Amino acid sequence: MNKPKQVTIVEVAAAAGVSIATVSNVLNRGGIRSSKETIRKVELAAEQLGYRRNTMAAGLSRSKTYEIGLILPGLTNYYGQLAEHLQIEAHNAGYHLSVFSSGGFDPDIERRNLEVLLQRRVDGLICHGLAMGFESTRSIVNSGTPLVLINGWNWPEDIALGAVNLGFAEACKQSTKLLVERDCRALCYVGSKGSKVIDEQRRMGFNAGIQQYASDVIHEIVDTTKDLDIEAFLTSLLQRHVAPVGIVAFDDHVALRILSAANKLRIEIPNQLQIIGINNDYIAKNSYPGISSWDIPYSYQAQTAINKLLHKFGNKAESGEEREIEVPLTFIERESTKLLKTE
Amino acid sequence: MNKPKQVTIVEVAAAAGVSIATVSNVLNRGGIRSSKETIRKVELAAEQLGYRRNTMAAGLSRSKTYEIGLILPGLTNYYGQLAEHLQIEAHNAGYHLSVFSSGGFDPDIERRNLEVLLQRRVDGLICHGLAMGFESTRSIVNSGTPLVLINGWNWPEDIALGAVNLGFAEACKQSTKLLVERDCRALCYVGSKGSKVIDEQRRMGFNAGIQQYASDVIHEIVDTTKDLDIEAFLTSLLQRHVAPVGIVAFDDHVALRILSAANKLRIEIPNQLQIIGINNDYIAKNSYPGISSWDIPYSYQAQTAINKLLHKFGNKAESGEEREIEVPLTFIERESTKLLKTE
DNA sequence: CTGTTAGCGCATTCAG
DNA sequence: CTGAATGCGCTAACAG
Repeated sequence: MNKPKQVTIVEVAAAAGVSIATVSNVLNRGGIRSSKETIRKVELAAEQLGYRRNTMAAGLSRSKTYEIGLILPGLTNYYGQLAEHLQIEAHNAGYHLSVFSSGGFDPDIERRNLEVLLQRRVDGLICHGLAMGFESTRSIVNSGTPLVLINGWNWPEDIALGAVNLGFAEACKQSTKLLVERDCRALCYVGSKGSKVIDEQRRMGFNAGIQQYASDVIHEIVDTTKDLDIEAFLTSLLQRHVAPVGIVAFDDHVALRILSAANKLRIEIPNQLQIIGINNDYIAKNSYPGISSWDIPYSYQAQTAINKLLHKFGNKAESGEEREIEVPLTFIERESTKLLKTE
Repeated sequence: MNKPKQVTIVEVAAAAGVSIATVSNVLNRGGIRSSKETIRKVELAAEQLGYRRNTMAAGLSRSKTYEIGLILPGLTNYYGQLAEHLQIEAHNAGYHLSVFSSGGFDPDIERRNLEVLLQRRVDGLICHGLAMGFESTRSIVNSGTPLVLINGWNWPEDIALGAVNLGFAEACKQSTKLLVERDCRALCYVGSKGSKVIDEQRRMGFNAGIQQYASDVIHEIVDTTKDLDIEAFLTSLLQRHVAPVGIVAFDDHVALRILSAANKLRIEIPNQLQIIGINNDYIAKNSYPGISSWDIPYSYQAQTAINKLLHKFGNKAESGEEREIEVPLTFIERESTKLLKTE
């Protein structure tokens, strides 16, 4: 009763009164054309018998799977969205995408996922920098499987050339500029070191912004990873500096926590405190007040990644294409920052 | 340079000076034991040559893939979390999970995903009720592939027996009870019809709760799908009823929107308005005030689903096990409802 | 156009 | 305990 011995092309061939080669031909529209009559017969037989092509056999035979593997650090929020868009783009390109999560940064799970995908002989791999250790990546590259890194900043060239990265640094840099323009007298970056490179990028951008646009403004950096007491922090922040104080939050989640604490403390937003988040989550739009945030061009990033992979499939010469690509974010202003009158 | 002709057991066999059968034996610890010496030789050779078993060939040969396919309506929030937990449980059971999203309720994408998975000859399928049409489901069942439905309430028995469902109805029912106990004089369910069956379950539970615990309390039902003006709604709600009014929100996202509107309108929570969400998201915990919500036992639900699938693999007789299983949620109380003094 | 044939890489009898 | 042989389902030349 289990697995009713799936029907194969042999049976379809028999039913249609043709050879298996013919069945194979008509069923995947290969270069070879068949007579209308034959096509009809085969398709009919296949339909009636409920034929379903066995991917393993096909893949084995032509050593090409039309499968792309995706390894992400998780599947929530940004990652989940990205996965959805990548799936769509992969599909448009005639491939399908198998999504795997490394459940945080667990190196064991990471290796296992990778092994599974490689043993499957996927045509290509898309991995999020955060989900991969250097060793794993080297092993992919050595295996000869084309790889596109997402958000893998500054990876050693010998193990991975180029990546599709979000412009977090630039966004944070611009955030400082925006906050200063909105009269902030002190600036603070509230990060999340647990997110490693991601946090690093934001921090870098923040510092760069300070240097370029606010060298005379007081600034500081704190981290939420070790259960920062946000209320105490905000209180102190406002005591120590002249309002309004501007905060660049690690993401909209962190921004929400800050916002909530501020609401609780009756801190006025944006008069006393201004906040900019990143991701432009559901949260940013639906909190009160709304949180100004940087929107991520999921679709564009996904497209870019898939295209880059496709490009590698064609194994063209290693042109300049192999460099890192930066995908810019878009600022969406809401009530958590003081809207400029001009414009 | 692409695909450096992956090494096969033939080469490993040659390098180790044994036959391919022996290599196969030692490499997957089959029932047959080999001499220590042979094992050593083979493992060494495999290691040095960088051998990686070809899943397709293995699967083809034994018609068993150790792969489970997962089809979800999306990958954000609840779905993403669920996927992660399912992946872990699948792994613990010796399988791996390939995750696919149907991108909402698009029947085309749904069929395609299904087809891909079936053609892959996955050993089993886990599908979210929302992601599947009846026809697709029937086609799975007919294919003989074991299927476990998640959150598939009241499916026709002939196409899918049993499912692992979250107890949304009961949670909503209890919500009404809780709100009444906390002195609410009027109750309202703010739903989201766009989520179809999910919303239906909640609505049912709400109505059941009203009937059983609050038959004398004024109540109403509204829907956010068609861009409900939440501020206007809240204003009207509080004008029409005696405070405090209790709201059962579709989920924490909807709850956040209501909360934000309330904050904006300076409505006092929980004195004038009480809110209960569902999902116990990040939002619920980090908003101000915190939102009372129902926590989802992801891990338990995932375990249950995988176990049920495993059970089907053993194709035991269709025991009573085939009935629907309900997974209960847990209430987490926060400031959006009035904490009872007792307890 | 259509049929024949030879693998793809591996697991699995069944003899030695 | 090990090896030679057979087949999984399909594709890809190559003949007819």
